[in-house]
Order: sequence, then structure tokens, then C-alpha cells
Amino acid sequence: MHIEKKQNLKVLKALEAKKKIYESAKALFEKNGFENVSVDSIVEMAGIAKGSFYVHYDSKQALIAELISYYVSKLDTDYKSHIEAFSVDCRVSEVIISLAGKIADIISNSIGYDIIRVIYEVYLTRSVDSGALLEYNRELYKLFNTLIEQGIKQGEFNADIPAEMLSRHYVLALRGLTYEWCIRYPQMDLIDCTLKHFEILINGIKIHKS
Amino acid sequence: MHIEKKQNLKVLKALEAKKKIYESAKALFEKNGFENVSVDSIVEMAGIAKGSFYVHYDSKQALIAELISYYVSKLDTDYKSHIEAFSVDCRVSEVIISLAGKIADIISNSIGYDIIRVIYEVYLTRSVDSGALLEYNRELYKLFNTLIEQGIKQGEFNADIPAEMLSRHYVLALRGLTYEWCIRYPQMDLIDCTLKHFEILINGIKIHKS
Amino acid sequence: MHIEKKQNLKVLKALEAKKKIYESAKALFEKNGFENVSVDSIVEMAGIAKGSFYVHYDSKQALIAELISYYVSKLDTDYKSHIEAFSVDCRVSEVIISLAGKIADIISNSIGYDIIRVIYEVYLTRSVDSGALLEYNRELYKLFNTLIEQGIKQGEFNADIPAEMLSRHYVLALRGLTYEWCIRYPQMDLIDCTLKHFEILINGIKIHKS
Amino acid sequence: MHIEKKQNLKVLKALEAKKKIYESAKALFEKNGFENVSVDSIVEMAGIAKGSFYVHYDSKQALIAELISYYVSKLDTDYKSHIEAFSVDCRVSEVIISLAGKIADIISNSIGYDIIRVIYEVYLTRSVDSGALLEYNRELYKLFNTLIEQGIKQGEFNADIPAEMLSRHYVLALRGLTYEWCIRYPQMDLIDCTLKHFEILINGIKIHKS
DNA sequence: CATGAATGAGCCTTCATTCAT
DNA sequence: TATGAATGAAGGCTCATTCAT
Repeated sequence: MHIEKKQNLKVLKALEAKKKIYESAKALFEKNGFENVSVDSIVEMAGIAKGSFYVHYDSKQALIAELISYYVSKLDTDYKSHIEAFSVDCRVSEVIISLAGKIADIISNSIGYDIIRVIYEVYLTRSVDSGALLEYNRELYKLFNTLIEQGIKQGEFNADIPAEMLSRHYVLALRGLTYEWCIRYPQMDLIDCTLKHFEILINGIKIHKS
Repeated sequence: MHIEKKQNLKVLKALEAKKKIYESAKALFEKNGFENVSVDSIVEMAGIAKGSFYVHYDSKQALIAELISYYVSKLDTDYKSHIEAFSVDCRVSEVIISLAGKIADIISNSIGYDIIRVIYEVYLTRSVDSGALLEYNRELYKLFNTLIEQGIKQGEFNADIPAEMLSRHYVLALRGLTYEWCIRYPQMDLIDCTLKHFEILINGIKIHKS
Repeated sequence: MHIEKKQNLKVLKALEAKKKIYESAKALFEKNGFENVSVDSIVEMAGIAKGSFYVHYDSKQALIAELISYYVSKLDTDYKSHIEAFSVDCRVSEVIISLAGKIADIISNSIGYDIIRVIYEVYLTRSVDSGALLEYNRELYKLFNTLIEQGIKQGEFNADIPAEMLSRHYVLALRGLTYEWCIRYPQMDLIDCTLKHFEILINGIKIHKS
Repeated sequence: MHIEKKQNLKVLKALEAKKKIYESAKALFEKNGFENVSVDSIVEMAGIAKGSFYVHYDSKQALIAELISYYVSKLDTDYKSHIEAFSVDCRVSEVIISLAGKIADIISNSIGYDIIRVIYEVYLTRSVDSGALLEYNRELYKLFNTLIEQGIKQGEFNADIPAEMLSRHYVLALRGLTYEWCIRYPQMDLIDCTLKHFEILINGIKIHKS
């Protein structure tokens, strides 16, 4: 019993150390990018010994993979949780536009530039090949799909292009907007730009003569 | 006259050496990204001494800057040269779509994935701050602007949104598509996807009741 | 208790390694000067890996600074400790001369040419700007000051020139003698020369008619 | 005849190039010290090709040696030329003091800190072993010797210490003052300090009771 | 004599990882 | 588990000197 307590304490302490590493790494990576953060700087910030790093993580790469995996899952989780309560009592086109705006809001205000940039860089450089990446924005895609199908069913949207394909294009547009935001940061207003962009996407620019 | 010839030979040899460095660096950078290529590996591939590298380039950064500058200018130049002869005898909406398709063609077939990825990475990481970057896709923007203004004048396009703003959104969309292509490479067909995407952008998905 | 011993052993070993670096660096610097000794040569002499150097010292400069700081403090400490017991039962002028002789003795026999030369070089080239340098020979100055004031009070010395200024000139003279010794090494006998020089400084060469 | 002219022109041009190297090197060395000036920077400043440097000088060391030799000879020449007209109509002790002041003036105003520092560094580090160095301040020594002998003959100076030895001490004091000036530059006033120092050297500080 | 590209050893420093304690 | 010294391969860059032209 006494020993068990000690064991628990030990395990707790270990977990705490791991968490400290994780948090420090997160902060540093988001500030400087994966390539420009050394194990040294992580352990220094975490206040632990260098050797201890390798007790908790097999390598720097392993830690990065874990972080990336966290980021990606968080992305979708955030979308899902923030959007679930989304009311759909008005026209679907308006719902889609405000959904896009909501996502832009989450990206710029809740997740933030630092994390997003790191994620977008990882995708580009493929420096991490985690399975999690494949599911990238899966939730978002499903959300758009549902809405578009609803719009088609309600006769609001054209059915020429399959809902499934449109969903992909919309997600792609969101990612494009986000990439643009990253390279123009902090000059570009992601929300404004996203709202306008989705308005165009949904209405087009052609004059439709009756 | 004789000496001049010899001089020429000397200069030529030097230029050849510089070109060897340049080409080697280009190949390696495109394969591994700027950060993962050492001067050592460049000179090894170029078959010259390490010190010779610094005869031709002040630093690794200077070489990268030169390459980037070349890439970016090539991008716009390619657009311009390929598109100048573009016939505008049909409807502007069709012209814009086929222009986007042409650009997608240039990107995927003429410039190629490796170079594009490196450029898009540079923009994201801001690891190079060359003046050239500011002019980024300037030509493209002007091209879209001209076309859209024409479309508005001819009564084909809605004038609600200023042509200038639309141009920006179209260029943004092109970049978004290209980014998507990079992270999905080689699975995604950039040309197909771009044509479809611009069709959506121009027509929208809403049904316009008369 | 057992672990503690092991810990001690570990720490001891580390300290020994650091000392090896220190001693090797000291030897090499004194032989060749700071600029002509590479970290490579230091670690080779110390018998450790190059990386290990940076475990113990932040940089080559840091090591140099530590050495300089040690040299300078040693200088004053040596003066102080050797001289503290100095008997002052005879005339102050004689005390000052034998003090100067004692200092010359410390410099040439206890500290030695190699170290002194390095210090004098550092002052000249200002290659190291440590705070320690500012206190340079502070102890010496205070010592002279005390003695001269005593000499004035006892009516042995002229009070025309303030003791404080005289002290500075005497320290300056000592440094001049030491510099001369360095550039004439090993031909010049610092002690003899110093004794004679201070005799001149104190007595002058003018005949004082009664 | 015609060829001869051409030859002359060629030789002249060559000499000019050598002079440009020399002057550039001088300027750079005086500013940064011998160790911190590269052949590259010299040829850049001289506006000639790197290879041309080695046409005129066997090595960087050879150029340094030539410069040092020039410096040292200039030192004595300057002393000699400036002092030759020195009037000796008053008491020798006053002449010596004003001579010392004159030398301090030449050093601080005519030769200047940069050159002096470089020379004093060379002596210390023995980085150049030219024959010229041995004659170091020979003129100065002779000058003092003459004056002191005169002072002794005129019954103004004590003959206890041989004039020849006193001269050496006086030159040594001058060098000590100059060294101090270098390490305290620009805070110390060499002329003031030298005048005071020589006053002390000549009069001593002891009270001579009648 | 003039050129400047070519050389390659050398420099200081960083870093992910290992391992004995 | 925790530690932190030890490692050695890289990394970017400098520089005096050589040599073909």
C-alpha cells in the first residue's frame, strides 16, 4: 500500500515531466517552426535534463509527430464542437457562408496563426507522415456535404455538380484562403475575405438572364 | 585577338562552373528543400572545391535568393508569354476559365511540382525576403483584372463586386488550388480541378430563378 | 549514500574534464596567443571530443574571458598575499623600492612571462572586454598610495605632487617595466631593472645643493 | 627608344600598383590590426586583382614586415628630424623634460594611436622578426645619452648612475608611458602625463635635507 | 605584369542522440 | 526514471596561396 502510493506519485511526476516537455515544445515550435527548435531549447524551457527528454520521447521526430497529430485532430474537433449547434433555419446558401465565416473565425482567433502555419508547412514539406494527416479536415468535408445536399434537396442549389465534389472544392477553397492568410499575415483579414470568397463561390459573377 | 579568345575561354569556364553550382543547387533544393541541402552537398554534386562556391556566391542564402528570384520571375514570365496570344473572341467567362486551365497547365507541366513546392514553402516560412516576392503573380492579377473589366463592360458580369477585388479572389483561388495540388501530389489533377473550380467561381451554385 | 558517492564521482569526472580543457587551453594560449589556438587543438590536447568543449564552455571567447579574468585577479591576489606581511619598520622609500622589487619577482618568477605577455597583449588589442579588466592592478595602486601618504606624513616625501597621482605614475612605471621585460624577454632582468628604476623615480637624478 | 618608353611606362604602372597595395594595407592594418585584415580586403581597397598582390609581395607576412620596418624607421626619423633643432640654452633637466614632452607630442599627434598600437603589438607578439626592430628607438637613446652626459659634465646631474644606464631607463619610461596611453586610449593625455612623469624621474620625490 | 577563379585546410559552433551513474 | 556529460558528424564560412590564361 505504501509502496503503491509511492509508485503513483512517481508515475504522476513522470507524467508531469512529459507534459512539461510537450507544452514547452509546443510553444517553441509554434514560435519558430519545427526546424528551428533544438532539443536543448525544449528541455531548457521545460526545466528538465536533456537525457530525460529521451525517456519520454524516442526522438525529436516522435514528439513532432505527436504534436502534429494533436493539431490536426484539434482542428477538426474545434470545427465540430463550435459548429454543432449551428442553426439551420434560414437559407442553406446563407448557412454555408456563415459556416465558412465561423471557420475563418476559429482559425484566426481560436487556433491562431502560429499553429496553422506550422501545420500548413508540415503538409507542404511532408516532413511528418502520420496517419492522422490523411483524415485532414474530414469533419469539415462532411459538414459541407450535408449542407449542400440539403440545399439541392430544397431546390436552392443546382444539382449539376455532385454535392460530394462541391464539398471538396469548398474545403479546398477554405484551405486556399487559409494559406493566403498565412503568407499575407498579419495584413489580411481572414474572416472578411472568406465571407466574400464564399459569396462569390455560391453566387458566381455571371449575370443570369431570365 | 588571340588573348581575347583566351580570356573568353576563361570567363566561359568560370560561368560554366557557376552554372554547375546553380544547377546542382537547383536539383538538390527541389528534391530536399532549402534547409536540407548543405553547401557541401552542392559542391560535391557540382564537382568543385568548397571554397569555389564562395567565389561565385556570397553565401548559401545569396544562392537561394537568386534561385527564388528566378523562380518567381519565371512564374510570371511563363504566364505572360504563354497567355499573350490568348484569343478573346468568345465569351469572357469562357476565356477566364480556359486561362485558369492554361495556368494550371503551365504549373503542372512546365514549371513542375518540385519548384512550385519550394516556392510555396518559402512564402510560408518567410525564410527568404527578396524584393522579387512582392511582385508575386503581379502579371496574373493584371490579366484577370483586364478580363473581368471587359466582362463587366460587355454586360456579361455582375458589377456588384469591383473587378479589382474579384481579381484578387481569383488569384487567391489559383494559389489555393496550387497549394492543394502540392500537398496532394501526385494524386490530384491540377488542370481538371482548376477548370471545375473556376466554373464554380464564375457560375456559382445557386439556382437563379427568373 | 551510495548513490551520492556515484554522483560525486560523476561530478568529479566532469570537473576533471573541464579542468583538462582549461589547462590545455591555458598552455596553448600562453604558448601561441589567443588568436592562434583553435578549439580543435585544445580538445585534441585535452583528449576529449570537440562537442564536449561546448558542454563546459559556451564559446571559445567565454573560455578566454575566464582565463583572462583568472589572470588578472591572480595578479592582484598574488601582489596582495605576498606583500601583506611586508614589514614597514624602515624608511618608506626603501619599502617602496623593495615592494617594487617584490612585484617584479612575482611577475617574473611566480606568474611568468607567458601569462604576462598574453595579458599585456589583451590590454593592447582590447580583444577581450571583461569587467575584470577595469580593476586592473587596483590593489597595487592602493598599496602605493598608502605607502606614499605615510612617507609624506613622516616628512620623508615631498608633498608637492598628490600621493594619488604619484601612485598612478608608479603603477604606470611598473607596467612600463613589465612591458619592456616582455619585449626584451629573456634578455632583461626585470627585478634588477625595477629596483634601479624605482631608485631613480624616488631619488631623481638632480643634484640637490644645500 | 620607343620600346624603352613603353617599358618605363610599364614599370611605372607596376610601381603604382604596388604603392596602392601598400597604402591600402597600411590603412587597413592601422584600423584593424594585422590579424584582422585579409588579403582580400587589401586588394579590394587597392582596386587590383587578388593575384596581383602576389606579384608584388611574396606573402602577407612579407608586406607586414615591410610595413613594420617602415614604421620603426619612421619613428626614429621623426624623432630625429623634429628634435634636431632643439635648443639647449637652458638647464639640461628642463631640456630633457621638454624633449620628453616633444616626443609625446610626436607620438600622439604626428604618428597617432593606430600606428603606435600596431607597433607595440608587434613587439609584444613578435609576429614579425625583422632586423629593423633591433634598432628600436636607437636615436632616442642616443639623444638622451648626450643630454645626460652634458648634465653630468655641467654638474647638474648626479654621476652615481652611468649616463648610458639612465638613458635606457628614460627610453623605457617613454615606452611605458606610450603603452599606458595605448591601453587607456583615448582617455589619457600622453603629453601631460609624460611631462609629469619625467619631472618625477628627474627630481625624485624625496626631500633632500641640507 | 595582371588577372581572378580555384583550392582545401581550417575555423567556430550546433545538435540529436547515447550512456554510465 | 532522471541526469547531464560525452559524442562526432555536419554546418556555413574564411583565407592565404596557386596557376592557367
